[in-house]
Amino acid sequence: MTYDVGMTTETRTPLTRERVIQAAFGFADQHGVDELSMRKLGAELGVEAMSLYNHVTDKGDILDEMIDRVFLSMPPPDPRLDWKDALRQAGVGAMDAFTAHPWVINLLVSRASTRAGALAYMERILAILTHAGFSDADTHHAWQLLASHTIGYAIQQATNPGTDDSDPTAFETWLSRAGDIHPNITRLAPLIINCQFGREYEFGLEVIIDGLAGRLP
Amino acid sequence: MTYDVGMTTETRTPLTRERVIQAAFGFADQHGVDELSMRKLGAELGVEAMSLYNHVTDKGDILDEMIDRVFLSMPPPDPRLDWKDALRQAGVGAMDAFTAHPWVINLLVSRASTRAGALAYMERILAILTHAGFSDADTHHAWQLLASHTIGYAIQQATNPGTDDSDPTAFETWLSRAGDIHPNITRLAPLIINCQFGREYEFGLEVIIDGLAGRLP
DNA sequence: ACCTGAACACCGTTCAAGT
DNA sequence: ACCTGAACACCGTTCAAGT
Repeated sequence: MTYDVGMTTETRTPLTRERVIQAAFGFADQHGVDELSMRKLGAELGVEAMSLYNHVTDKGDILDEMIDRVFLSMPPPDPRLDWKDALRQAGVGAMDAFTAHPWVINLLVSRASTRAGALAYMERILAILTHAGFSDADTHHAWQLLASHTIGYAIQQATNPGTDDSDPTAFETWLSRAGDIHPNITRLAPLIINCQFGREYEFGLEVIIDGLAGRLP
Repeated sequence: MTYDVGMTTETRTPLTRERVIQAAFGFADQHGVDELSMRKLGAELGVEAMSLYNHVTDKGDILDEMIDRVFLSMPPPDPRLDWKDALRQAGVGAMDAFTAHPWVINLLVSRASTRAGALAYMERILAILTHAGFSDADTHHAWQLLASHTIGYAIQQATNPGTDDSDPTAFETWLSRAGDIHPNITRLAPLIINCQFGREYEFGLEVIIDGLAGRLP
């Protein structure tokens, strides 16, 4: 413990766009996006809500920037990999980012992202497919299929009745409702609840990659 | 035109749960869920917002009921079909319902549905797969895969830059941002914009069904 | 240039009061 | 039993005022 470490001028660290976005990102990681408000975000930064508007045009601006940073956090696949492994790496990287920041799913549904990160991710996948030899039409089909699969799993994971730790009885009430009339749900309930979405995602990815390979000239 | 047709007592039709839910459903179809508020819904029904609470426990109660009615609107597949055609029919039926009521996607992301309709849909798919001869584990894998695919496409469709008719310049601004750095996006832009999601969904469904067929004992 | 207080037009929900 | 008005604790955002 030295004298100056804790006593720097951090109480008047100037407010910047960067600090606003990072605070919002951290807040969402901790409490979810639904809880994020301009007033709370201001409080987090020791400032009134209205000050934020000096560094950010909108709440929407903040949200769009948050989405983009999740995409930017996805590592680009190793260029030496063949197309199948490149798709696996890119896909798993995307799922990992969605799992680490589940609130981004909420945002993606209501606001299409056209910022740098989302576009770079899309370009990356299109390049892999085109380079593998797919036609333009099949490259587009494959992109849509891979994107749907990835975002679909992220949603399934986020809404699984076993995932909600805030309500540990959620599963029981779910099963009691379901089981009375639905024998297949009852029988498969253990699998549904203990679903390892990471593995499920990879299972589906293999099915898709196999199906795509069959369309290669 | 008869005397009484327009002059019935509809101005004091009693408020019921059914009328509240139906008004909410219609409002969302017209303006989207984000616009739906208890106050506006009350106004729609010629009543104060607080009256709604006599027939409905919550806004969440209304939203959950709305989700469920979308699931209930999906026709059960013809039991005489083989498992592949049954999955096709169930899948397309789900996509059609999501396309007709795009707001339901927003709701599904934030609230898992455990009401009758959603459970019945799930049971239906599990029954098809089990009856086809899949193991319990593969039945579960296949359900997750099909559900992810369907909901993923619904989101892709809802957020496609060409889909937003409220802003016809959305596509141009999207392309101008994207095209500067991303050659593959630029080249494929026409395909992306004019994407026929119905056909894309079916393309992916075939890939998945083929992949699943290979795992049948 | 940046921050603030007060204000505007909204939310969902509670509760005592009316009929 | 059902509906209402006023109120509470919130929103995002604008704008004139402060420094």
